Amino acid sequence: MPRSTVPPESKRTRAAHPSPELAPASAARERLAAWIAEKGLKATRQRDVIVDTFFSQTGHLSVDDLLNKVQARDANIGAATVYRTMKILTDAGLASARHFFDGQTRYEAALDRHHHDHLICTRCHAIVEFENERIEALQDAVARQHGFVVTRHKLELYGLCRACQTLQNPPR
Amino acid sequence: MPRSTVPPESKRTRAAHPSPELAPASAARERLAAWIAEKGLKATRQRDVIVDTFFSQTGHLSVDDLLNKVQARDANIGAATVYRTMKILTDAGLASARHFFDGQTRYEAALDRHHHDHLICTRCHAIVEFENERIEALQDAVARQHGFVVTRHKLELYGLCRACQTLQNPPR
DNA sequence: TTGAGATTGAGACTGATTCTCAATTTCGAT
DNA sequence: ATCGAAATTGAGAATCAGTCTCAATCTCAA
Repeated sequence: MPRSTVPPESKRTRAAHPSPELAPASAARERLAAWIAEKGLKATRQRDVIVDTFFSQTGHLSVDDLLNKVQARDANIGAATVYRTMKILTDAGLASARHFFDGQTRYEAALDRHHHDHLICTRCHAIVEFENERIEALQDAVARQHGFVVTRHKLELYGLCRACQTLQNPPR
Repeated sequence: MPRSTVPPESKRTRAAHPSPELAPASAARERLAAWIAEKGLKATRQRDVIVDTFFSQTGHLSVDDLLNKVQARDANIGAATVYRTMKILTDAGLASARHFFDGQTRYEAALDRHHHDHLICTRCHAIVEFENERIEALQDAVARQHGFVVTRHKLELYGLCRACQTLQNPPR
């Protein structure tokens, strides 16, 4: 069952030939340190654990998933701290929040990534990312026609991925 | 402050020259009656009030707004009934649920309406609808490239509407 | 008119997230 | 290294939209 555009092992592969997509977790940690200094925040052990855990994952991670992984490393870290830390990462531009099929916020690493949109399988919940500048251009044109200046957008395509098209179980 | 593509008075205007956009509320009531019969549901006074209230509005109505207007007509109708009724309208294809900037579900009348997407002003929350078949076609093409069969999509453009571009108050 | 079954309103409940607050930790100034 | 103001923490309470439960009520075909 496909779970993400980026297969797990690619994280290791990336070190070999520099990827334009995903900066290494260490870069994220540096950027966070700069942000923390700039904003008068403080570096804490908990934040380190959460940030390391987050950047060692790929794909779109729910807070709950992240919390589980974080607590596997340090059982004393609470949910509130994970929520708070992900908000800081988002403000710092290192993560971005997404809302797909369910009510949960999912985060993806955002450092040095292009804007992209998502294809979501309604059956297995695989999430595939894509970029299409012609769509973007048309969006801008439409907005201009209506006098809008667009600052962000959300484009999500829901359907069945290749694997799920042949299966008959009802989509969730 | 613009609130919707469809200005309030247009509802009356539509009767003169038949609009392809919005069927009259009476047609919706008939369709609902058919749906209720088909599904073995029952017609109730509460549902009539809610459906009449809903279809006498235009634009994108939150459950809370709708509840207020419903209770102005009958203070005894509870929130749960409004939630339940809007779900029925949605199942019957007479309303469709949308999720924009905040966590609230908003409903719009769906009877005989084309699919369309939305431009949303982040400052005044005006919602403008648009259709663009070239964007739709490109979406399908992208999905096909990734082996997906798309069943629905969500495209929302967020930014500042013409009126709000000249104002300096911070966007909400 | 009757009764099975649908519907209702109120309030309890849920799940995600935020808030509160006392205890703890950080870090620049000493 | 120590101090202390200010930030952070975890736990649990609070919030918020929405759903569920259940006893009382209503609908409608027979």
